[in-house]
Amino acid sequence: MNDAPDAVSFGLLGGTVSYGLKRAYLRVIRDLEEALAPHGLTPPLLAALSIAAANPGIAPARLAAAMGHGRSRAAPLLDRLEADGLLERRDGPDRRSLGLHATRAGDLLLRRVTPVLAAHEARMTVGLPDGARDALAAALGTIAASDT
Amino acid sequence: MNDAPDAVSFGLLGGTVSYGLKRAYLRVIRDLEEALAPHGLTPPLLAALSIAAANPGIAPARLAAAMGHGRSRAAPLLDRLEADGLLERRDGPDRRSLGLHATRAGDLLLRRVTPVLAAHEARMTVGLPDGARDALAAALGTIAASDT
DNA sequence: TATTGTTATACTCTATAACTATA
DNA sequence: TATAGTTATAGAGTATAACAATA
Repeated sequence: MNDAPDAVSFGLLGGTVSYGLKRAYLRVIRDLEEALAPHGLTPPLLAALSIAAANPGIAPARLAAAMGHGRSRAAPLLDRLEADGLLERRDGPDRRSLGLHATRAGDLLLRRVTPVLAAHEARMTVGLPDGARDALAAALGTIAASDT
Repeated sequence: MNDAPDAVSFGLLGGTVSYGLKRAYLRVIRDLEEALAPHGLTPPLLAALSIAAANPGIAPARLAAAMGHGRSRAAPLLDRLEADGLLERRDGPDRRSLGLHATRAGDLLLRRVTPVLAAHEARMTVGLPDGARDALAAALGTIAASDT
């Protein structure tokens, strides 16, 4: 139990949820980027497509809010997904509102990506003791949801 | 138990550690940015200063690696910390190497920021059941540490 | 007047590659 | 040749503000 020649201390930040989150996030986002790249997706594009597919007719502003962003973040993501034929902006309830819908190609891509995502998830949680994965997901959900 | 007019589903991503991490990270980084701004710090600057202070004489490359980055990420952070008088680049063991040292002002700032960070940490974990905070920190550490 | 979607803009974070000095 | 630090450059993510159309 001493294979590092010289362990680095994180000082103030050691053992905090805050900095642990940052380092875990960095690791996860890189792995996911790599896993998705062959499918022409990035993590935010997948998130937008996944939410749109699960909530047919959702408005851009609501999709952005679900992702934790402001309205203006949606446009470039939707532009890209629409250009790739994965999603459509259709008319919404208002003449000023839009309703988003995954296309057939979008649904197929999501199905194709499902095992990729599952493998990624397994890779990220492989070191966790039994039951810790679910507890972790729950704790993360609590933190994210407390976003006033 | 039904106060949201229409809950948004995350589809594929719902319940995953991967996406939970992303949303929790967004919430935490925003809160921390806000909390640190009055002290002239950003989260990465605090991380670099905290690590440098806890590991006197550490080399820039090792500091960057501890933060999960490549060598080139260190320079701009160190430039800024040095310009603010919080950190010094001194000579290292080699003529090509440097040793980083927090200045007195850097140490004082860290001390001043300690309660700010503790309050931030408390804010982020207030919704978690007893014992979940430590389990969360441990799980995050496991994920981050498995970074090959 | 408020809301929806968009555009413009800027700033931070991050990565890759190339350069210099030293080993 | 390899390593340490830096610089240059580019790209992605995010935020704010302002705009046009509609309500």
